[in-house]
Amino acid sequence: MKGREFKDAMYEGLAKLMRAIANPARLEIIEMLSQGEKSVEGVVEATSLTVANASQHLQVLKNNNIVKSRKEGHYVFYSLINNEFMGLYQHITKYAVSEIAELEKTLNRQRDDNHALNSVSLDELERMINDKNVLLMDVRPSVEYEFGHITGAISVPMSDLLCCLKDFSKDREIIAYCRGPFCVLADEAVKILSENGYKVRRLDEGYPEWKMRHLHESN
Amino acid sequence: MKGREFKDAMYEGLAKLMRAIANPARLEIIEMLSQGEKSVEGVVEATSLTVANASQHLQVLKNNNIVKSRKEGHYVFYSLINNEFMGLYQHITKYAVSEIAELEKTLNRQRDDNHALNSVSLDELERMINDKNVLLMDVRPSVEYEFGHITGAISVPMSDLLCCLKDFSKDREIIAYCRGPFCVLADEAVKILSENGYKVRRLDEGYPEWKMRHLHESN
DNA sequence: CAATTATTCAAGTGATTTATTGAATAAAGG
DNA sequence: CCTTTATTCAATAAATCACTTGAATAATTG
Repeated sequence: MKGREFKDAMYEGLAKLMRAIANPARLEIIEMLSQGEKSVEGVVEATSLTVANASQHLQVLKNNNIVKSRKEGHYVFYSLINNEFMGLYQHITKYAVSEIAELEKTLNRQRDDNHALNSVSLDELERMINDKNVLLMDVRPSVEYEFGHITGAISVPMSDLLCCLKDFSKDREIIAYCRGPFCVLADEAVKILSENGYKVRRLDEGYPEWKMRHLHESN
Repeated sequence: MKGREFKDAMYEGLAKLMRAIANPARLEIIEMLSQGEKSVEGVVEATSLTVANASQHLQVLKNNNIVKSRKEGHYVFYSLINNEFMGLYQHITKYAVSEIAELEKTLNRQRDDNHALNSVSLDELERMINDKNVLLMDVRPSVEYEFGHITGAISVPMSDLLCCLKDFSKDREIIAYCRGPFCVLADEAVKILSENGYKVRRLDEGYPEWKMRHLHESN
């Protein structure tokens, strides 16, 4: 193989992988699957995609070795192929949020609207983890909590939040977290809780970021 | 801004960045610019692009905050906007080479053809760096060497290699490096040198990877 | 075994991306 | 000031991508 042919093959292969990621619907699917496996139906519920369209996107991801699938009864469950990819995806989002001014601005406006601008970083969380005056709250759907959650967190899905309000003390600071920086669940939780007089902040990132960091630390 | 709108804005912004990278010509340009700034003409010489086409690709990269430009006389010099992006690009290439089977295969076949399969990693290089029996050889064009090179390397551009052969000792092991894992210069150097009876291996990666690692270590 | 359900397939259309071509700028030199 | 040179702009055609629609599979249930 000549030098030019080799280069063309390598850059085309790399571009193919990038093309698989270069689509908003697929990025959202990737984020969904970072929380754990989901059926096509599960993906559809959480997005604004039609079934056929979601299936097509999932197949693109599968053909590019980003997700894998497993069949069970009627359902086909999709999940991210490995943690290496999750690390890459998180690097991409982190870069985008900190270096692309427009994205940073959109993110901050969203958090501002929900009184969630004063967020907590993972570093800070690690330092607070043994503080008994802090309550760590996972506001994702309970299936996702059950699939994996930050050590010490309690599960309070958004659907239960309003009716459970009285269970929490107003003296204890609440840290809410969800799927990651692009997920709005924690923002909504912060809005509701702070409007009801609770001391609350959101975690900058989400469960997948915590998980990746934990993987690295235990090596 | 509603939750759905916010998500759409974030994922669309992320996808836009990914689209800018999801093209073989632009990936090659990014790799070129990792070696230092280049004019449009400079980019054209190193690729198979026409001038107008290269200019268009450079503008896509510029509009996505990946490269910046500076004007000097007739020329417009382009360079990567910061080291953050270089880190991301290297994460992408590293992931692709180790997780995408087809790319790994193409890379290994290329190295096999050039007797360069037995390559040296950056880790190994660090350990050998003080060994007087090892000669570290930068085979990129001399402009790129002058812009920055691995400490202790000598510059032997491919154009000079054949006529300089007699200057090197056959007892001393040679480590050749170039722009990175996708660059064929070091492979070609290994082929020539080993056919002439030298002990030679190539570095797995290239100058940009060494530079990124060095940045991190000095922090 | 027929009906139901989750998913995939296939075809078609509109939108986006890419490379090419030739003309237009803009800076430098004679 | 005219010519040369490097780069950019604008218009086009070909290729690819994304979403929709409706039908086809394949596993499960009554």
